[in-house]
Amino acid sequence: MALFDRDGYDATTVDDIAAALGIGRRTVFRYFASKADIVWGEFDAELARLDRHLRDAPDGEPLFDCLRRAVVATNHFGAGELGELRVRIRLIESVDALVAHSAVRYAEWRRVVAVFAARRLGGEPDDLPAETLSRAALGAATAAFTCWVRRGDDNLSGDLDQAFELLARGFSLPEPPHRRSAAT
Amino acid sequence: MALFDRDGYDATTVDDIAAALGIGRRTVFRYFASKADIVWGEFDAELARLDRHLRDAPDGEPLFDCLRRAVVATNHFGAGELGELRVRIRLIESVDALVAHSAVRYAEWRRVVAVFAARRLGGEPDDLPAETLSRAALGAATAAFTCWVRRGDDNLSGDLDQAFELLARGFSLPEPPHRRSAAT
DNA sequence: TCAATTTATAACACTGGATGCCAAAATGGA
DNA sequence: TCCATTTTGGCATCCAGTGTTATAAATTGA
Repeated sequence: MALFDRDGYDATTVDDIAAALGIGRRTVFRYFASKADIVWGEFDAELARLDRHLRDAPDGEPLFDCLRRAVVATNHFGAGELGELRVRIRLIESVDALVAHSAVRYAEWRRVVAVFAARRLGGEPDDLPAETLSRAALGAATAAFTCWVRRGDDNLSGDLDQAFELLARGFSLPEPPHRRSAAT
Repeated sequence: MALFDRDGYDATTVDDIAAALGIGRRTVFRYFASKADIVWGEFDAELARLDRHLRDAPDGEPLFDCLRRAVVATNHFGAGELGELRVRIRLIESVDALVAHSAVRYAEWRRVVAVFAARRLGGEPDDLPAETLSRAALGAATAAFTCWVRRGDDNLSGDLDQAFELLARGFSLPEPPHRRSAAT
């Protein structure tokens, strides 16, 4: 990650990485399925946490509230880790090779959400409602991450809140009299 | 495309394609920026059409109605072309390399929608609302395509209708007696 | 009609990610 | 200490993608 940050993702070859680690190039590919996976790190664990949060969600809680809470919870890092996360997301969104790879990882994310959505909406995870919801939810989450990184503040949770709120409301405009003035 | 369909995308090398066309391998890359772009075909033209439809949308029409109409219109193919489209989409969704590449093309699609969304929602295309909407809309569109291909019928427009309707309603359940009063 | 210029083609070489194969090195008992 | 298992990494190979360059084709101008 230090090399990527310093020299850029494309300019850093796997040979460079292997050399910096003092290991063989072939060994790098034993620990990471691809160069892109180095940036994605422990995404599998994050997915598992998301899955657990969604399973544990109480049935009464509104659909998007569950999702928002689960996504916020699985992305709740300490102040020290936020900087690291920012670097990773900036890379993932700006480097073409990583943007491309992200589609494969996001498909796994969607699957987890689709299974949850099917339980709530009825039908199968492969049906249109669950499929649409999982993709829209991914859109909301990534939009929040994107805007958070772009602005550079530290209110990731707030952005996630807003994004899921927009989705839940069907993007209806400002919304008239309404007690919760937080999101607008 | 015939080679991809017959032998599979990965098993078909660019050399194979060049040989089948009776041209040089280097020449293939003059006409297509990448192997994946061969499958995507005239996506640029499709994007331009989407953009045109969204620009022409009347201001009074509800947000998601514009989007639904524009997406349906830009993907309205004749009966003969639908088979071809099905093959293309199935490839794009099943081959990892194409799934990955799709993220780059979809980013262009989102940009067009984000510009439109910013006009309607206020703010800039880079702001959270437009960003979220464009990503959610992409989710709805791709969900419809996915389910359409999966089921194998010929009601693509119907699926697109449903997906955008779900989005507009915030995925609220079946919906009680309700004429269509803008938003929930 | 014939040169002159431009553009299209394609051969060649090279980079860099990814994978299969296999031998050497490290590890861990017994 | 010896054997078995795992880890490591060197080597060769494949393939996508790119720069360079010579040649062929098309276009333009006189």
